[in-house]
Amino acid sequence: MNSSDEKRPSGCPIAFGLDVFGDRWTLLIIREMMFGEKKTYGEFLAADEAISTNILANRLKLLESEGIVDKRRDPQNFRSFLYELTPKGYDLAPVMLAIIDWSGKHDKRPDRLTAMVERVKNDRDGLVKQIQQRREDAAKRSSN
Amino acid sequence: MNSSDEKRPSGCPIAFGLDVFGDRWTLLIIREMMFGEKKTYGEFLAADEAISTNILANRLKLLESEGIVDKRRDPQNFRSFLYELTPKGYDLAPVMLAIIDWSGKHDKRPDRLTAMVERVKNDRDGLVKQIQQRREDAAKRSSN
DNA sequence: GCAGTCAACTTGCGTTTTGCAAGTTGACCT
DNA sequence: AGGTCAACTTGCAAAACGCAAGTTGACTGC
Repeated sequence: MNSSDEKRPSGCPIAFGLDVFGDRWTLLIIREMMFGEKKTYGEFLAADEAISTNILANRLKLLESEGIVDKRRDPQNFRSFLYELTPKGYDLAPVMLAIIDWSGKHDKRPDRLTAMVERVKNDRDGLVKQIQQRREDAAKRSSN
Repeated sequence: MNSSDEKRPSGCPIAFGLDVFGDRWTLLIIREMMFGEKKTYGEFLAADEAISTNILANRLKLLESEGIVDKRRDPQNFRSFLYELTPKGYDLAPVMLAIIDWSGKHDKRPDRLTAMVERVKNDRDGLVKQIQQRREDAAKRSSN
């Protein structure tokens, strides 16, 4: 799938976004890359929520075809691949932060002050700057 | 489903949010209420993207059980119901705006400057204030 | 240079979710 | 009382998902 194979040709920007990342897993994979600094297929598989391997492969392929994720060989370990966000992928940071804010406010289960919520509360600017920096690094990478 | 029937007990705020609205339709229904001022089942059905009736009924039920949507009889037309966002629902506005921003930036198809993208670009503050006002109205409604 | 391991997938298959169409229920209207 | 309208509900075929097992290509050690 890419943007020209539209599932919903409505022209609405919400629908456009949902066509790309409106499912249960895509944003969790992006989370691993954006906040968790995870980069390999195996690391994504090992993440907390236990995505199944065929779904992971499918989503990574879609994200790559959308230009949200970049895949390359790991120079240090040539049998492994590195998946990294492109600038377009890092541009999803505000969406991620908004979701974290909403969940931090409305998750009423006990003991749910997670590290991520805390970090956004205590040092949002630092986090945003860090992501901004990585976005620039990604931009340089792709211009080489 | 509600928050205590967790699909993914990871404690991650992204996963928490996705458990609530991480599918193809939920945020589109919320969009109708937040920006389109649509309130009835029939109006949601008639929206651009043509959600099917069983999915719509299911999602409205879930949103109600999550406390994101409030359902009541239409005082003017007693055979109809009004679905309206609760304050918790209006708190999703930053998520919606972030998605609109991202799509406005990255939807490369021609002729895709939609009304919503334009409005957010040209009068974001006015839009935010309007939603804030409606959120307060909703808060008053529920305290009665 | 062959045997084993590791990382990244792919395939098969049963279960769940979705999507379309048609049917039901409860107001309201005449 | 007969018809319409709004809001669902039900049935069933198609698609997506989730688990487990198998395959492929790169490195590693003997």
